[in-house]
Amino acid sequence: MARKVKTRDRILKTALALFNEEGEAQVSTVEIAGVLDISPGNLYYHFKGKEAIIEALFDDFEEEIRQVLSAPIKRALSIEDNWIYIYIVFEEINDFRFFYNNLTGILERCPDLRPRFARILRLKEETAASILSALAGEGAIECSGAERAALAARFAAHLTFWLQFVSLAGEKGDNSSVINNGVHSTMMMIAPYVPGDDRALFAEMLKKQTATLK
Amino acid sequence: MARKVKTRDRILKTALALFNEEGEAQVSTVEIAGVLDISPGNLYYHFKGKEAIIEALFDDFEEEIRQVLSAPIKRALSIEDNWIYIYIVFEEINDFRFFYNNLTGILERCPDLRPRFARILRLKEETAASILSALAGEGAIECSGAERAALAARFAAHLTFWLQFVSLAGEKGDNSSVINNGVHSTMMMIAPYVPGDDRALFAEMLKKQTATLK
DNA sequence: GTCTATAAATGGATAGAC
DNA sequence: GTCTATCCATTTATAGAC
Repeated sequence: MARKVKTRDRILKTALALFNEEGEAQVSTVEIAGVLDISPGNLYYHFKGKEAIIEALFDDFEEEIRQVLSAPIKRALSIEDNWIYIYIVFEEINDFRFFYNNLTGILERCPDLRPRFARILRLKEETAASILSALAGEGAIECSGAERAALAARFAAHLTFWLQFVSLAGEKGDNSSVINNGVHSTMMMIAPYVPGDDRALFAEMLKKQTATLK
Repeated sequence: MARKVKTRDRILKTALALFNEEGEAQVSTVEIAGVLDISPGNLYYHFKGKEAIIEALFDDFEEEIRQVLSAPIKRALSIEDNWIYIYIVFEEINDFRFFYNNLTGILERCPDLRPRFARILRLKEETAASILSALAGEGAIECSGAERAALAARFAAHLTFWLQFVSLAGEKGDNSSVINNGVHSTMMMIAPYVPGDDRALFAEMLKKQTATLK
Protein backbone atom coordinates (compact mmCIF):
# COMPACT_ATOMS: atom_id res chain seq x y z
CA MET A 1 0.00 0.00 0.00
CA ALA A 2 2.92 2.35 0.55
CA ARG A 3 2.56 4.19 -2.73
CA LYS A 4 5.57 6.15 -3.87
CA VAL A 5 4.96 9.85 -3.32
CA LYS A 6 4.93 11.82 -6.54
CA THR A 7 7.79 14.26 -7.05
CA ARG A 8 5.34 17.04 -7.76
CA ASP A 9 3.78 16.61 -4.34
CA ARG A 10 7.14 16.36 -2.63
CA ILE A 11 8.13 19.65 -4.22
CA LEU A 12 4.98 21.33 -2.93
CA LYS A 13 5.39 19.94 0.55
CA THR A 14 9.05 20.90 0.82
CA ALA A 15 8.52 24.33 -0.70
CA LEU A 16 5.74 25.06 1.79
CA ALA A 17 7.92 24.05 4.73
CA LEU A 18 10.88 26.11 3.53
CA PHE A 19 8.74 29.13 2.69
CA ASN A 20 7.19 29.09 6.15
CA GLU A 21 10.50 28.66 7.93
CA GLU A 22 12.76 31.03 6.04
CA GLY A 23 10.33 33.31 4.27
CA GLU A 24 9.39 32.90 0.64
CA ALA A 25 11.77 35.59 -0.59
CA GLN A 26 14.76 33.84 0.96
CA VAL A 27 14.09 30.51 -0.74
CA SER A 28 15.23 29.86 -4.31
CA THR A 29 14.16 27.09 -6.64
CA VAL A 30 17.70 25.75 -6.45
CA GLU A 31 17.44 25.45 -2.68
CA ILE A 32 14.12 23.62 -2.87
CA ALA A 33 15.61 21.18 -5.36
CA GLY A 34 18.69 20.82 -3.19
CA VAL A 35 16.72 19.90 -0.09
CA LEU A 36 14.77 17.35 -2.08
CA ASP A 37 17.93 15.97 -3.66
CA ILE A 38 16.63 16.47 -7.14
CA SER A 39 18.04 18.63 -9.89
CA PRO A 40 16.81 22.15 -10.64
CA GLY A 41 15.97 20.93 -14.11
CA ASN A 42 13.68 18.32 -12.66
CA LEU A 43 11.93 20.91 -10.57
CA TYR A 44 11.41 23.04 -13.66
CA TYR A 45 9.91 20.04 -15.41
CA HIS A 46 7.12 20.04 -12.83
CA PHE A 47 6.71 23.79 -12.30
CA LYS A 48 7.48 26.72 -14.55
CA GLY A 49 9.04 28.53 -11.58
CA LYS A 50 8.54 29.72 -8.04
CA GLU A 51 5.35 31.56 -8.90
CA ALA A 52 3.82 28.35 -10.25
CA ILE A 53 4.66 26.59 -7.00
CA ILE A 54 3.09 29.39 -4.98
CA GLU A 55 -0.03 29.28 -7.10
CA ALA A 56 -0.34 25.53 -6.68
CA LEU A 57 0.01 25.93 -2.92
CA PHE A 58 -2.61 28.64 -3.01
CA ASP A 59 -5.01 26.30 -4.79
CA ASP A 60 -4.84 23.94 -1.83
CA PHE A 61 -5.19 26.73 0.67
CA GLU A 62 -8.12 28.29 -1.09
CA GLU A 63 -10.03 25.05 -1.24
CA GLU A 64 -9.58 24.34 2.44
CA ILE A 65 -10.30 27.83 3.72
CA ARG A 66 -13.44 28.09 1.60
CA GLN A 67 -14.70 24.87 3.10
CA VAL A 68 -14.08 26.11 6.63
CA LEU A 69 -15.66 29.49 5.99
CA SER A 70 -18.73 27.99 4.38
CA ALA A 71 -19.44 25.49 7.15
CA PRO A 72 -20.72 27.80 9.89
CA ILE A 73 -23.09 29.64 7.59
CA LYS A 74 -25.11 26.55 6.92
CA ARG A 75 -26.42 26.13 10.42
CA ALA A 76 -26.89 28.61 13.22
CA LEU A 77 -24.47 28.08 16.05
CA SER A 78 -24.37 29.25 19.63
CA ILE A 79 -21.51 31.53 20.58
CA GLU A 80 -19.89 28.61 22.35
CA ASP A 81 -19.83 26.51 19.20
CA ASN A 82 -18.20 29.10 16.99
CA TRP A 83 -14.78 29.03 18.53
CA ILE A 84 -13.86 25.78 16.79
CA TYR A 85 -14.25 27.43 13.39
CA ILE A 86 -12.14 30.35 14.48
CA TYR A 87 -9.55 27.89 15.68
CA ILE A 88 -9.47 26.09 12.34
CA VAL A 89 -9.19 29.33 10.38
CA PHE A 90 -6.16 30.34 12.43
CA GLU A 91 -4.67 26.90 11.92
CA GLU A 92 -5.06 27.15 8.16
CA ILE A 93 -3.53 30.59 8.11
CA ASN A 94 -0.68 29.36 10.27
CA ASP A 95 -0.01 26.44 7.92
CA PHE A 96 0.16 28.90 5.07
CA ARG A 97 1.86 31.72 6.92
CA PHE A 98 4.60 32.42 4.36
CA PHE A 99 1.81 33.84 2.21
CA TYR A 100 0.28 35.95 4.97
CA ASN A 101 3.73 37.18 5.95
CA ASN A 102 4.29 38.74 2.56
CA LEU A 103 0.85 39.34 1.11
CA THR A 104 1.63 42.43 -0.89
CA GLY A 105 4.89 41.15 -2.31
CA ILE A 106 3.48 37.82 -3.41
CA LEU A 107 0.33 39.31 -4.88
CA GLU A 108 2.47 41.71 -6.88
CA ARG A 109 4.26 38.80 -8.50
CA CYS A 110 1.23 36.55 -8.79
CA PRO A 111 -1.47 38.94 -9.96
CA ASP A 112 -3.85 36.06 -10.68
CA LEU A 113 -4.08 35.43 -6.96
CA ARG A 114 -5.11 38.95 -6.05
CA PRO A 115 -8.82 38.72 -6.90
CA ARG A 116 -8.99 35.22 -5.48
CA PHE A 117 -7.52 36.35 -2.19
CA ALA A 118 -9.77 39.40 -2.12
CA ARG A 119 -12.72 37.06 -2.46
CA ILE A 120 -11.52 35.02 0.48
CA LEU A 121 -11.35 38.18 2.58
CA ARG A 122 -14.87 39.08 1.59
CA LEU A 123 -16.02 35.57 2.36
CA LYS A 124 -14.50 35.89 5.83
CA GLU A 125 -16.42 39.10 6.31
CA GLU A 126 -19.68 37.66 5.00
CA THR A 127 -19.37 34.60 7.18
CA ALA A 128 -18.79 36.77 10.22
CA ALA A 129 -21.73 38.98 9.29
CA SER A 130 -24.00 36.00 8.85
CA ILE A 131 -23.01 34.51 12.21
CA LEU A 132 -23.49 37.85 13.95
CA SER A 133 -26.85 38.24 12.32
CA ALA A 134 -27.91 34.81 13.55
CA LEU A 135 -26.68 35.54 17.05
CA ALA A 136 -28.48 38.87 17.10
CA GLY A 137 -31.62 37.15 15.86
CA GLU A 138 -31.71 34.74 18.75
CA GLY A 139 -30.81 37.45 21.26
CA ALA A 140 -27.40 36.09 22.12
CA ILE A 141 -25.91 39.49 21.33
CA GLU A 142 -27.32 43.00 21.22
CA CYS A 143 -25.86 44.91 18.32
CA SER A 144 -27.24 47.29 15.74
CA GLY A 145 -26.97 46.54 12.05
CA ALA A 146 -24.35 49.23 11.48
CA GLU A 147 -22.28 47.99 14.36
CA ARG A 148 -22.57 44.41 13.12
CA ALA A 149 -21.29 45.40 9.69
CA ALA A 150 -18.30 47.22 11.15
CA LEU A 151 -17.63 44.36 13.53
CA ALA A 152 -17.73 41.80 10.73
CA ALA A 153 -15.11 43.71 8.78
CA ARG A 154 -12.88 43.96 11.83
CA PHE A 155 -13.35 40.24 12.40
CA ALA A 156 -12.06 39.49 8.94
CA ALA A 157 -9.04 41.74 9.44
CA HIS A 158 -8.38 40.30 12.87
CA LEU A 159 -8.39 36.73 11.59
CA THR A 160 -6.11 37.75 8.75
CA PHE A 161 -3.45 39.60 10.70
CA TRP A 162 -3.56 38.67 14.37
CA LEU A 163 -0.99 35.88 14.23
CA GLN A 164 1.43 38.19 12.49
CA PHE A 165 0.81 40.91 15.02
CA VAL A 166 1.52 38.61 17.94
CA SER A 167 4.72 37.34 16.38
CA LEU A 168 5.92 40.86 15.53
CA ALA A 169 5.16 42.14 19.01
CA GLY A 170 7.74 39.68 20.23
CA GLU A 171 5.54 37.22 22.06
CA LYS A 172 7.14 33.84 22.63
CA GLY A 173 5.23 30.57 22.60
CA ASP A 174 4.65 27.52 20.49
CA ASN A 175 2.23 27.44 17.58
CA SER A 176 -0.75 26.13 19.48
CA SER A 177 -0.56 28.64 22.31
CA VAL A 178 -0.34 31.46 19.80
CA ILE A 179 -3.40 30.13 18.01
CA ASN A 180 -5.28 29.85 21.30
CA ASN A 181 -4.36 33.43 22.01
CA GLY A 182 -5.86 34.26 18.60
CA VAL A 183 -9.12 32.45 19.32
CA HIS A 184 -9.40 34.15 22.68
CA SER A 185 -8.77 37.63 21.35
CA THR A 186 -11.29 37.02 18.58
CA MET A 187 -13.99 35.90 20.98
CA MET A 188 -13.31 38.93 23.14
CA MET A 189 -14.51 41.09 20.27
CA ILE A 190 -18.01 39.83 20.95
CA ALA A 191 -17.94 40.33 24.72
CA PRO A 192 -19.28 43.88 24.89
CA TYR A 193 -22.33 42.87 22.87
CA VAL A 194 -23.37 40.00 25.12
CA PRO A 195 -26.35 41.20 27.17
CA GLY A 196 -26.03 41.52 30.95
CA ASP A 197 -27.53 38.18 31.99
CA ASP A 198 -25.29 36.04 29.79
CA ARG A 199 -22.16 38.08 30.21
CA ALA A 200 -21.01 36.15 33.27
CA LEU A 201 -21.57 32.88 31.43
CA PHE A 202 -19.63 34.19 28.45
CA ALA A 203 -16.66 35.25 30.56
CA GLU A 204 -16.75 31.88 32.32
CA MET A 205 -16.78 30.06 29.00
CA LEU A 206 -13.84 32.05 27.66
CA LYS A 207 -11.83 31.39 30.79
CA LYS A 208 -12.55 27.64 30.68
CA GLN A 209 -11.73 27.42 27.02
CA THR A 210 -8.44 29.19 27.46
CA ALA A 211 -7.52 26.95 30.40
CA THR A 212 -8.40 23.78 28.52
CA LEU A 213 -6.45 24.54 25.42
CA LYS A 214 -3.36 26.21 26.76
CA MET B 1 18.20 80.65 0.50
CA ALA B 2 17.47 77.80 -1.90
CA ARG B 3 20.06 75.42 -0.49
CA LYS B 4 21.12 72.56 -2.71
CA VAL B 5 19.50 69.35 -1.53
CA LYS B 6 22.05 66.82 -0.36
CA THR B 7 22.38 63.68 -2.46
CA ARG B 8 21.94 61.57 0.64
CA ASP B 9 18.53 63.07 1.23
CA ARG B 10 17.54 62.79 -2.40
CA ILE B 11 18.38 59.08 -2.26
CA LEU B 12 16.19 58.60 0.79
CA LYS B 13 13.30 60.51 -0.70
CA THR B 14 13.41 58.71 -4.02
CA ALA B 15 13.90 55.30 -2.42
CA LEU B 16 10.87 55.84 -0.20
CA ALA B 17 8.71 56.84 -3.15
CA LEU B 18 9.84 53.87 -5.25
CA PHE B 19 9.47 51.41 -2.38
CA ASN B 20 5.93 52.57 -1.70
CA GLU B 21 4.94 52.46 -5.35
CA GLU B 22 6.52 49.25 -6.52
CA GLY B 23 7.19 47.36 -3.33
CA GLU B 24 10.58 47.27 -1.67
CA ALA B 25 11.47 43.83 -3.05
CA GLN B 26 10.96 45.00 -6.63
CA VAL B 27 13.31 47.99 -6.34
CA SER B 28 17.07 47.57 -6.72
CA THR B 29 19.83 49.97 -5.79
CA VAL B 30 20.60 50.28 -9.48
CA GLU B 31 17.05 51.41 -10.16
CA ILE B 32 17.13 54.00 -7.41
CA ALA B 33 20.37 55.39 -8.79
CA GLY B 34 18.92 55.35 -12.29
CA VAL B 35 15.86 57.37 -11.32
CA LEU B 36 18.09 59.89 -9.57
CA ASP B 37 20.46 60.03 -12.52
CA ILE B 38 23.44 59.19 -10.38
CA SER B 39 25.74 56.21 -10.64
CA PRO B 40 25.37 53.09 -8.52
CA GLY B 41 28.84 53.77 -7.20
CA ASN B 42 27.70 57.14 -5.94
CA LEU B 43 24.75 55.58 -4.18
CA TYR B 44 27.08 53.10 -2.51
CA TYR B 45 29.24 55.95 -1.36
CA HIS B 46 26.30 57.21 0.72
CA PHE B 47 24.78 53.88 1.79
CA LYS B 48 26.30 50.45 2.17
CA GLY B 49 23.27 48.98 0.43
CA LYS B 50 19.53 48.71 0.37
CA GLU B 51 19.34 47.63 4.01
CA ALA B 52 21.19 50.78 5.06
CA ILE B 53 18.66 52.88 3.15
CA ILE B 54 15.77 51.07 4.78
CA GLU B 55 17.27 51.55 8.21
CA ALA B 56 17.78 55.26 7.61
CA LEU B 57 14.15 55.56 6.50
CA PHE B 58 13.10 53.67 9.59
CA ASP B 59 14.97 56.13 11.78
CA ASP B 60 12.80 58.92 10.45
CA PHE B 61 9.63 56.91 10.80
CA GLU B 62 10.42 55.83 14.33
CA GLU B 63 11.06 59.36 15.48
CA GLU B 64 7.81 60.67 14.06
CA ILE B 65 5.58 57.82 15.20
CA ARG B 66 6.99 57.94 18.72
CA GLN B 67 6.18 61.60 18.89
CA VAL B 68 2.61 61.01 17.78
CA LEU B 69 2.09 58.09 20.14
CA SER B 70 3.49 59.95 23.12
CA ALA B 71 1.36 63.05 22.64
CA PRO B 72 -2.06 61.77 23.74
CA ILE B 73 -0.70 60.15 26.88
CA LYS B 74 0.38 63.45 28.31
CA ARG B 75 -3.08 64.90 28.70
CA ALA B 76 -6.45 63.26 29.04
CA LEU B 77 -8.63 63.73 26.00
CA SER B 78 -12.30 63.31 25.36
CA ILE B 79 -13.32 60.64 22.89
CA GLU B 80 -13.99 63.36 20.35
CA ASP B 81 -10.45 64.67 20.56
CA ASN B 82 -8.71 61.36 20.03
CA TRP B 83 -9.61 60.90 16.42
CA ILE B 84 -6.95 63.34 15.25
CA TYR B 85 -4.20 61.19 16.71
CA ILE B 86 -5.61 58.11 15.07
CA TYR B 87 -5.69 60.02 11.81
CA ILE B 88 -2.05 61.01 12.12
CA VAL B 89 -0.95 57.47 12.97
CA PHE B 90 -2.65 56.19 9.83
CA GLU B 91 -1.03 58.93 7.81
CA GLU B 92 2.42 58.02 9.08
CA ILE B 93 1.85 54.36 8.35
CA ASN B 94 0.60 55.24 4.90
CA ASP B 95 3.67 57.35 4.18
CA PHE B 96 5.81 54.40 5.17
CA ARG B 97 3.64 51.66 3.74
CA PHE B 98 6.35 49.76 1.88
CA PHE B 99 7.56 48.72 5.32
CA TYR B 100 4.13 47.68 6.59
CA ASN B 101 3.48 45.82 3.36
CA ASN B 102 6.42 43.50 3.91
CA LEU B 103 7.05 43.52 7.63
CA THR B 104 8.31 40.00 7.99
CA GLY B 105 10.55 40.07 4.96
CA ILE B 106 12.20 43.35 5.84
CA LEU B 107 12.67 42.47 9.50
CA GLU B 108 14.35 39.23 8.43
CA ARG B 109 16.93 41.16 6.48
CA CYS B 110 17.28 44.04 8.94
CA PRO B 111 17.32 42.23 12.29
CA ASP B 112 18.31 45.42 14.09
CA LEU B 113 14.90 46.84 13.32
CA ARG B 114 12.96 43.97 14.85
CA PRO B 115 13.18 44.98 18.51
CA ARG B 116 12.69 48.60 17.61
CA PHE B 117 9.52 47.84 15.70
CA ALA B 118 8.29 45.55 18.47
CA ARG B 119 8.70 48.45 20.86
CA ILE B 120 6.62 50.68 18.62
CA LEU B 121 3.85 48.08 18.64
CA ARG B 122 3.97 47.93 22.41
CA LEU B 123 3.93 51.70 22.59
CA LYS B 124 0.81 51.71 20.42
CA GLU B 125 -0.79 49.28 22.82
CA GLU B 126 0.26 51.21 25.91
CA THR B 127 -0.99 54.47 24.48
CA ALA B 128 -4.33 52.88 23.69
CA ALA B 129 -4.50 51.35 27.18
CA SER B 130 -3.72 54.66 28.80
CA ILE B 131 -6.36 56.50 26.79
CA LEU B 132 -8.94 53.82 27.56
CA SER B 133 -8.07 53.97 31.21
CA ALA B 134 -8.54 57.74 31.24
CA LEU B 135 -11.86 57.46 29.41
CA ALA B 136 -13.04 54.79 31.84
CA GLY B 137 -11.95 56.94 34.76
CA GLU B 138 -14.10 59.85 33.67
CA GLY B 139 -17.02 57.58 32.84
CA ALA B 140 -16.92 58.18 29.09
CA ILE B 141 -16.80 54.42 28.57
CA GLU B 142 -17.81 51.43 30.65
CA CYS B 143 -15.29 48.67 30.32
CA SER B 144 -13.67 46.22 32.72
CA GLY B 145 -9.91 46.10 33.12
CA ALA B 146 -9.61 42.79 31.32
CA GLU B 147 -11.69 44.04 28.44
CA ARG B 148 -9.65 47.22 28.24
CA ALA B 149 -6.43 45.25 28.00
CA ALA B 150 -7.77 43.06 25.22
CA LEU B 151 -9.20 46.08 23.43
CA ALA B 152 -5.91 47.96 23.64
CA ALA B 153 -4.08 45.06 21.97
CA ARG B 154 -6.68 44.90 19.22
CA PHE B 155 -6.37 48.66 18.76
CA ALA B 156 -2.65 48.33 18.15
CA ALA B 157 -3.18 45.52 15.64
CA HIS B 158 -5.97 47.43 13.94
CA LEU B 159 -3.85 50.55 13.49
CA THR B 160 -1.02 48.41 12.16
CA PHE B 161 -2.89 46.39 9.57
CA TRP B 162 -6.16 48.04 8.67
CA LEU B 163 -4.88 50.00 5.66
CA GLN B 164 -3.38 46.85 4.24
CA PHE B 165 -6.61 44.96 4.82
CA VAL B 166 -8.67 47.55 3.00
CA SER B 167 -6.30 47.61 0.07
CA LEU B 168 -6.19 43.80 -0.18
CA ALA B 169 -9.97 43.52 0.04
CA GLY B 170 -10.05 45.45 -3.20
CA GLU B 171 -11.55 48.71 -2.03
CA LYS B 172 -10.96 51.61 -4.38
CA GLY B 173 -10.43 55.16 -3.24
CA ASP B 174 -7.75 57.76 -2.83
CA ASN B 175 -5.38 57.84 0.08
CA SER B 176 -7.35 60.22 2.22
CA SER B 177 -10.68 58.40 1.92
CA VAL B 178 -8.97 55.16 2.86
CA ILE B 179 -7.44 56.82 5.91
CA ASN B 180 -10.82 58.24 6.90
CA ASN B 181 -12.25 54.77 6.61
CA GLY B 182 -9.48 53.68 8.99
CA VAL B 183 -10.25 56.37 11.54
CA HIS B 184 -13.93 55.53 11.41
CA SER B 185 -13.44 51.79 11.85
CA THR B 186 -11.07 52.45 14.73
CA MET B 187 -13.52 54.70 16.53
CA MET B 188 -16.24 52.09 16.02
CA MET B 189 -14.26 49.77 18.27
CA ILE B 190 -15.18 52.00 21.19
CA ALA B 191 -18.87 52.29 20.37
CA PRO B 192 -20.17 49.31 22.38
CA TYR B 193 -18.51 50.63 25.52
CA VAL B 194 -20.09 54.07 25.39
CA PRO B 195 -22.85 54.12 28.03
CA GLY B 196 -26.48 54.53 26.96
CA ASP B 197 -26.87 58.28 27.45
CA ASP B 198 -23.85 59.25 25.37
CA ARG B 199 -24.22 56.61 22.71
CA ALA B 200 -26.46 58.76 20.55
CA LEU B 201 -23.97 61.62 20.80
CA PHE B 202 -21.15 59.28 19.88
CA ALA B 203 -22.96 57.96 16.82
CA GLU B 204 -23.78 61.53 15.83
CA MET B 205 -20.15 62.56 16.20
CA LEU B 206 -18.91 59.68 14.08
CA LYS B 207 -21.38 60.43 11.34
CA LYS B 208 -20.45 64.10 11.27
CA GLN B 209 -16.78 63.37 11.25
CA THR B 210 -17.13 60.93 8.37
CA ALA B 211 -19.18 63.41 6.40
CA THR B 212 -16.72 66.25 6.97
CA LEU B 213 -13.65 64.37 5.97
CA LYS B 214 -14.85 62.26 3.11
C1' DG C 1 10.77 11.60 -15.32
C1' DT C 2 15.14 12.83 -14.20
C1' DC C 3 19.82 14.32 -14.81
C1' DT C 4 23.97 17.42 -16.30
C1' DA C 5 25.48 21.44 -18.06
C1' DT C 6 25.10 25.82 -19.13
C1' DA C 7 23.04 30.09 -20.84
C1' DA C 8 21.09 34.58 -19.74
C1' DA C 9 19.86 38.06 -16.66
C1' DT C 10 20.04 40.51 -12.55
C1' DG C 11 21.61 42.67 -8.49
C1' DG C 12 25.07 43.67 -5.02
C1' DA C 13 29.40 45.53 -4.38
C1' DT C 14 34.16 47.63 -5.04
C1' DA C 15 38.47 49.85 -7.14
C1' DG C 16 40.40 53.61 -8.96
C1' DA C 17 40.19 57.85 -11.89
C1' DC C 18 38.44 62.53 -11.92
C1' DG D 1 31.41 63.59 -4.02
C1' DT D 2 30.85 61.52 -8.17
C1' DC D 3 31.72 58.63 -12.18
C1' DT D 4 33.25 54.51 -15.06
C1' DA D 5 34.28 50.01 -15.30
C1' DT D 6 34.12 45.70 -13.67
C1' DC D 7 33.61 41.64 -10.77
C1' DC D 8 31.24 38.34 -8.19
C1' DA D 9 27.29 35.76 -6.58
C1' DT D 10 22.78 34.35 -7.19
C1' DT D 11 18.81 32.98 -9.62
C1' DT D 12 15.96 31.82 -13.25
C1' DA D 13 15.42 29.07 -17.08
C1' DT D 14 16.46 25.85 -20.99
C1' DA D 15 18.69 22.23 -24.08
C1' DG D 16 19.78 17.78 -24.66
C1' DA D 17 21.46 13.17 -22.87
C1' DC D 18 19.85 9.12 -20.24
